[in-house]
Amino acid sequence: MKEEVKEKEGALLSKTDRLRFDIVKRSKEATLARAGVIHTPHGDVETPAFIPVGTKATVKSLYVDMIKGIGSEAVLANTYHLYLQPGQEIVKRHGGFANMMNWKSNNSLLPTFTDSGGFQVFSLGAAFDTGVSKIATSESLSQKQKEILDDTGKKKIKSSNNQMAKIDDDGVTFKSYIDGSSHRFTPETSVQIQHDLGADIFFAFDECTSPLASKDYQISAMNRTHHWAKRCIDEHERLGLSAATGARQAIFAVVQGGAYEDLRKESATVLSCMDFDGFGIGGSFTKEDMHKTVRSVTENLPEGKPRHLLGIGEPIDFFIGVEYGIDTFDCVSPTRIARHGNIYSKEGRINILNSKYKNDMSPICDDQDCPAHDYTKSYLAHLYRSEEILASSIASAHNLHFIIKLVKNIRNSILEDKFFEYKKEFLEQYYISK
RNA sequence: GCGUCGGUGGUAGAGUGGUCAAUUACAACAGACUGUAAAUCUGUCGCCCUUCGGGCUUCGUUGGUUCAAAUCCAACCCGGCGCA
Repeated sequence: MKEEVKEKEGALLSKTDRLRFDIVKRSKEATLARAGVIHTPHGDVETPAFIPVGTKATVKSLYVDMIKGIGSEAVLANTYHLYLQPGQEIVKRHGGFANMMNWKSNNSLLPTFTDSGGFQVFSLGAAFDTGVSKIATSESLSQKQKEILDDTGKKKIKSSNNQMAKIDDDGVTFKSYIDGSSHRFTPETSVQIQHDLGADIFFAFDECTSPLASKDYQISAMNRTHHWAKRCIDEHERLGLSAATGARQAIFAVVQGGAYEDLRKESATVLSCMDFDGFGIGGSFTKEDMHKTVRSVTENLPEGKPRHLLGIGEPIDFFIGVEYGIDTFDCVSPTRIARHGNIYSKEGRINILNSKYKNDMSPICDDQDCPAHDYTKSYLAHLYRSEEILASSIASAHNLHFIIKLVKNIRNSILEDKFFEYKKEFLEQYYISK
């Protein structure tokens, strides 16, 4: 079955071929939406696709057999975390992190991504101790903005004393979240590490900014990200093939610019002129800003290269993203909320720890293909209450399966020209029926 | 039977005259979580009133001392231990 698909869509890439992206179908309904295939040295990713996050070369709490059950081809790991532990040398000796974590199907390695550590510039830096995250509500943001005004009503440059990342034009100095020791990333070191990690696709080192930052700051951070992008490309070229896998890796830029459409457009345009294989869209913004931000980026990116929306999302986000031309997504949400007792359902997200599920004998998931199909909600509630590890495993597998399948369904809806029909059907049930 | 120690909110367990509706932990009940410092964090947790706040009833039972008692005294009930 898989072989047929590959034959239909073109021969496998050789290890040293450049990443190829084929658009299989453009939506007749949403002008920017498309279905495609990313061909990597380790297999294909049919897009739109959701890429599970395995930050430390493990998809948290999933046990080995479940990896097959969730229906994903690719996985995304993190440079900063694997650099700190176990260190890129050890990953390299495993032949890359895919091999290390045994991310395989039918004994052959599957496609992999690595993030550059750029998000940690934000999460350990500007966002540290502020309560600001990847997605903020506009109310919480205006509240935060008030908090950082000084007595004269002027905006203070927010900088927490115990921030764990400090930025300068050349790079970022991090404190290890493990032992507090100091480490430095530059665009060059990020690329070097990512070559040792050996992902098929990796991201340029960028600065993810806080939505609380002023426009002036967003401009300077964006320009810094652009300079770093060029340095990443140069270092990638200098290094050649991956030291871990011997394969040619693809490098994706990361578009920044905060919530400003003009900056986003500029960032997309500038980065499009560099020789990247694809593009990520980064940043932290409100849900309302996401539509226009994504759109102002994708409209200014080359059509024939894949676009990845970093760190997104929730069910509604996939419809927005795909409608505006996103091909791949990654997000920690399915696994994180799973560990915290929440599971996705067609009728919305549910908290399995709510007392009503103690006696709920219905299956966690009515989809026969889902690894959670054969367990009752009552059982899962019991596993959580008794703090059994299996609780997280079942819930994570379910959430990933749910999200991966949702994005696959969106792909199919494009192929069948039923994107808006599916969007309406899904979202009405998900948000209204609750 | 005698002696001794003890009985506190769902549980364990602080508190030994006023700042106590009672520390804390657990349980319980909710909420949050979006390129993972996250198997984490937050809130509620005697009853009633719409909130600030106010009212009411609680620390084995009953009675007492005191302006004031979970806290002191007495009797009783119950439990652990020791001796008969």
